[in-house]
Parts: sequence; C-alpha cells; structure tokens
Amino acid sequence: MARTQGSHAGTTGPKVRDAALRLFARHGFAAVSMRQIAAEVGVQAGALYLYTADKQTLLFELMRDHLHDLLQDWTPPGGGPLRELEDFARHHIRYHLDRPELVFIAYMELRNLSPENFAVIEGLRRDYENRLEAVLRDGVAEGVFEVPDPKLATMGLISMLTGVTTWFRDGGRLSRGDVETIYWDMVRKSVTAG
Amino acid sequence: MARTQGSHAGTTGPKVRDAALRLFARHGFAAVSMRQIAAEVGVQAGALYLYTADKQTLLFELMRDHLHDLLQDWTPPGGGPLRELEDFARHHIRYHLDRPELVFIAYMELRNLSPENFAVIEGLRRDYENRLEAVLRDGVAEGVFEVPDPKLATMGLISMLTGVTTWFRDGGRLSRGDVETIYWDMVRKSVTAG
DNA sequence: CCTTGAATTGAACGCTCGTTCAGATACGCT
DNA sequence: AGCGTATCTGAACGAGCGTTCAATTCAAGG
Repeated sequence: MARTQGSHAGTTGPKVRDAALRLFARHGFAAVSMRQIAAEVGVQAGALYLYTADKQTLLFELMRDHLHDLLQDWTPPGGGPLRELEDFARHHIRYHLDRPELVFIAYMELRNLSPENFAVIEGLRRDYENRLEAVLRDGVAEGVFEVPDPKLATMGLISMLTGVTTWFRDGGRLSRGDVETIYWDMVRKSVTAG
Repeated sequence: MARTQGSHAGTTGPKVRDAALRLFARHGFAAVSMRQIAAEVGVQAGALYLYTADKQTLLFELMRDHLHDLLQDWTPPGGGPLRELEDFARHHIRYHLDRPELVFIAYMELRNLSPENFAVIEGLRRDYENRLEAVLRDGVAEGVFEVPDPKLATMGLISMLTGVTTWFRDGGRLSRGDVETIYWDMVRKSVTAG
C-alpha cells in the first residue's frame, strides 16, 4: 500500500503537501507543474501519484484543511460581544500571520478549484464569516456595538484583518503584539459609537 | 503598419486588452493561453502579436494602466483631513466597484510579473498608499485623527475598502451609495478618538 | 481592374504539461 | 538468502503552450 505518509485530514502525504504549499504560494497553482513539486520532494513526477489523487485534489485539500483548522482555532469564548470581538480579532491576526502561505493560497486559488470543490470551500469560508457576524449582531442587540449592517461590517473587518499578511514581516518596525493591539483598536472603534 | 487599434497608454490594442482582461480575471494569467485570448477576439493566435509584444507585456500594461488611472482618479481635494479622508474612501470604493476585473488582476497577478515589471507596479501601488498615509499624518498633526501608526492604518483601511469588490454585487441588498456611506462611517470611527 | 500595403492565416518550432504504467529497486521478515 | 510487498523510476501518451513567419487574403486608391 502506498500513501503511508499519512496526512492532516485528507489523503495526501505531508511531504507532498508541504512542497505543493510552498510552490503554490510562491508561483501560483497554474504555474507550478507536478514535475516541479516532485523535484521539491526529491522524487520523480510519477511517484507523486502514490501520495495524492491528482493536482486538483492537492489544491483542494490544502484549502479545505486550512479552513478546517481556522474554524477549529476559534470558538466564541463568552464574556460579552466586546471581549469576543477582541478575541476573534487577535486570533485571526495570529492565525493568519502564522500561515501566510496557506492564507495566500486560500484567497488566490479559489478560481482554480473545480465547481464541486469550490462549493465546499466557499461554505467553510461562509461558516467562518458567520461566526464574526453573530458576534456583531449580539453586540448590536446588547447596545454595545453601533453597526448599521452586520454583514457588511463582517466583510470589512475580515478584509482589514486578513490584509495584515500582505505587509507584515517579522523583524520589522512593529511586533506581532503591536500589530494585534493597533488593529484591535481600529476594529473596536469602527463598530462602537463614534 | 500594425498596432492601429491604438490603446489607453501602452502599445496593446484595445480589443486584445479587453479580451485579455476578461479572461485573466476569470481564469488567471497562467491558466489563459494566447490561443484563448485570440479566440475571444475572433482571430488566430498569430495575429495577436500585431497588437501586443507578448503575453507578459499584456499583463503588465493592464496593471500599469489600471494603477495609473487609479492615481489620476484622486488628488487631495483640500478642506481638511476629515473631508479628504471621506473623499478618498468614497473615490476608492467607486473606482474599485467600477473595475472589479482590473482590481482583481492587479491584486492576484503580481507574482506573474517579471521582476522589472513588478518593481514598476509595486512603485505605483506605494504611491497610492502614500497619498492616504499623508492624509492620515496630516490629521494626526492637526489632532483630528488618533492613529498610533499611520502606515499600519493605511494598509488596514485600504484592505478594508478594497475588499468591497469581493462581495458587492449590483442589485443586492445595499446600493453603492449605501456601501460608500457605511464604509466611510467605519473608516471615520476607526481613525478618530474613541 | 490592378496595384500596393496592411491584416490575417495556418502551419510549424521546440517545449512542457498531467497522468499512466511496466519494470526496476529497496526494504522487512522469516 | 530469499521472498513478498512497498516504493519509485523512466519512458511514454496525447495534448497544449508561446511565439515566429512565409504565404494568403483583404481593402482602398488610381
């Protein structure tokens, strides 16, 4: 039997996954060949098919497992909407800064998914958005937040927070903690009365 | 002489540009062949080279002209930082909602640019960011804004505002004007005292 | 109708692509 | 040592890639 490398939650072996992750993030799914991935693993192209069904599945499993992990990373901690929103914002930033390559792929390669795979990924993403939206709605109901449209605010906040991956670099002017705190401050002000 | 189609600011004819724009936005630069672009124009592949130097140039000119237009679309209108920030936010949203395909390409295809072309595009993008940053710095200097790090705030706001293209659809629950106003409200609150 | 030059075709070049598979190799066990 | 199985190679398949260019078609002016 092949496929003995095991994997996170799919059928693709971890060595192949990691190589694909690096290359897809750097050059893009469509620009990376199976032969390049094989070379990165240190194997001939044919051997990849012992560890993954095909190229499309490789991409899908990277994205699916990423979103699965993201959803597992955060559940509402209680303590009121304000505290939950801060927790969400800080977790989101941490999680995304820890996995810039996966984040990049999950945003950029959506259109390279087959329709069925796309539907799955889109659903997972919506689940995540809905969690933030629920926090915002709770806050509005409790009078803590002043948000005319929670769905729009959700999209705006997630865009803002996720954008951190496009410019943040370790060792720069600001630490991760600085960034977390400053972003949280902007988030808080943007959804409370002003 | 060929290349008689003329063009916006480059050497590529408009029919070819528009076809490439549509296809690159839908399927991605690397996944679209010159033959597909030619078919969209209604011509054989060889004829494309009368209207563009090569595929890389096609992508570069789309992005360069897009950013050039974006920079021309807005200059500080005066009237104080708050008024300027509102003007910026509204222009940014309008401009991006009017050109979702170009915006998409300009964000997604950066890594498919040659190093020299990438440097040009990155410079134009930084010029745009610097304009917003200048407004924020002015506002801090005048005591209108409360922003601990104008550069970070710039990146956060642009991410948030640009993200509108990922979910907004005409004919949906909110009009463009609604979206503009709600986003502006979030932007304003996030950079003023709270 | 004929000429002239621009516009376009269609074939070709050398190359890479994802995927398959028969055969070779390496490894664990007795 | 020898067997059985897991792992991997290397060649092959048909297809598509960006780009070039000789040859052809087209449009307009005389």
